[in-house]
Amino acid sequence: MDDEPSIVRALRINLTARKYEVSTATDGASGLAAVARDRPDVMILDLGLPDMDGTEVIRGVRGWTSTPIIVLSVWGEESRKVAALDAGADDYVTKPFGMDELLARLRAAVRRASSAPDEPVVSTGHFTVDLAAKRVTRQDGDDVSLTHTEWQLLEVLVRNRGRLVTQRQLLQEVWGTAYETESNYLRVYVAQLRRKLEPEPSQPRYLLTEPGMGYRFGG
Amino acid sequence: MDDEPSIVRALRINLTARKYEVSTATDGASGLAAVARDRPDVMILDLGLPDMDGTEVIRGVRGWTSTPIIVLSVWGEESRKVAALDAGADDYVTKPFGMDELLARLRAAVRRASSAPDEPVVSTGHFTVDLAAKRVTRQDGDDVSLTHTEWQLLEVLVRNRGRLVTQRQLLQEVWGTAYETESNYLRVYVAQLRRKLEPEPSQPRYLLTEPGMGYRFGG
DNA sequence: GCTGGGCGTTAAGGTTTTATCAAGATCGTC
DNA sequence: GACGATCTTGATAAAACCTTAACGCCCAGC
Repeated sequence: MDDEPSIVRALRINLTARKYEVSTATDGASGLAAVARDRPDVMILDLGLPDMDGTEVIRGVRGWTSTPIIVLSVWGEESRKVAALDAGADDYVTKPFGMDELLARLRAAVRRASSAPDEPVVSTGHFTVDLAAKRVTRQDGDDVSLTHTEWQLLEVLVRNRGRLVTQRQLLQEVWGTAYETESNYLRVYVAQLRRKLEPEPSQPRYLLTEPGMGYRFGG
Repeated sequence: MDDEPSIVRALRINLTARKYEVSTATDGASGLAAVARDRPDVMILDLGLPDMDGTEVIRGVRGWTSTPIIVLSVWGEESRKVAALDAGADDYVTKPFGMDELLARLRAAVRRASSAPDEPVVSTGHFTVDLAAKRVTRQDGDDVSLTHTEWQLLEVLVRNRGRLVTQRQLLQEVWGTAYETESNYLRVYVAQLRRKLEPEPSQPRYLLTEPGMGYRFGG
């Protein structure tokens, strides 16, 4: 999906030559329709669309599928790239780009998506999180009871184990788009999770803060 | 592409002897046409063209491809070199130059362009940068914790690995357009990164200074 | 040998971000 | 409608960070 005909054409030619099936669109609305209709393995999205903001498109797609999304942006659009990644994009390529680079990222995206049988149980030295059963057990045997909100927050962090998750991303996933800036919620709930899970809540071992960026589940 | 016949001839002879396919031009317009026609792996561009400014040529090429561009300039044309790099050139060589140096930079440019940046993980001998997880691990196993600003700066440099990134570009990406001239910030933050990443911060191996130009992530 | 510019280094001030606590509002259930 | 649990909100203290300025170094040019 791209609003520049020349790029769309070049991509179509290159990808078709490599035996990809390609369908294209030149604005957000028809792009969303095409994704719903064709169920592609990957989506390539230019952030400069004529009719709507790129992040809106991403959210539209993420509402019902985890199809990998690769974003195209021009040099210097750092904040828009970050917004796109926050909204759920998987990777980005800066224009102008070499076809080789795009193809490499495309392959990587497909590979990641097809080999993602996420592990339903995650263990640390002090507790075990069972994502399927929605259950947390401390290593001494006690079950930890979490509220709905606490669980949702923990689940997002655990599913991204080792990865930094931005505040915006967490707020969006747990509280919804409207709460993107309410970082107070995060502090309160991260503190509650720490009190329930960490051996020493004041010196977190698993629920780590990355100041200015977000949180990370490590261990 | 060069307006001095003797240099063009010397380059052609040397490069052809080393099994490169060479096509030449002596002004900007025909140079652009040649790039479009021949799709070279690398472009060598002299900044002193008769018909148009070198940066115009760079922008013309960058509009549709990321083919590496190596700039030739005479000594003392600092500002023009910077402008060329800002416009999207990959590297520069100052005239008069040794053929060995040019060949080395040429090989480096080709290698960079063809090595697909498949994985969002970049490793050096001393540390590993995981761009997706926003995580830096030292080879001895310790995680390095970076602040938001430090991380952004490192990310830009790593994504342009081996390539010279101008001060202006860095400032623009990390601090925004309004800070284009605050090169003080760069010194402070590059120093901090070196202290955290380099085995010997006072003799950088990876975060390299290009005096008057910018910085380069090598290794 | 002096001077000036660019770079590296350091430390302190002020600001922003985070942790913690507690009280009020809301929700679901009985 | 009452109760308990949960969620929201606000206040305050603590920590981390960004910015700024000063100083020393090195190199090039005079």
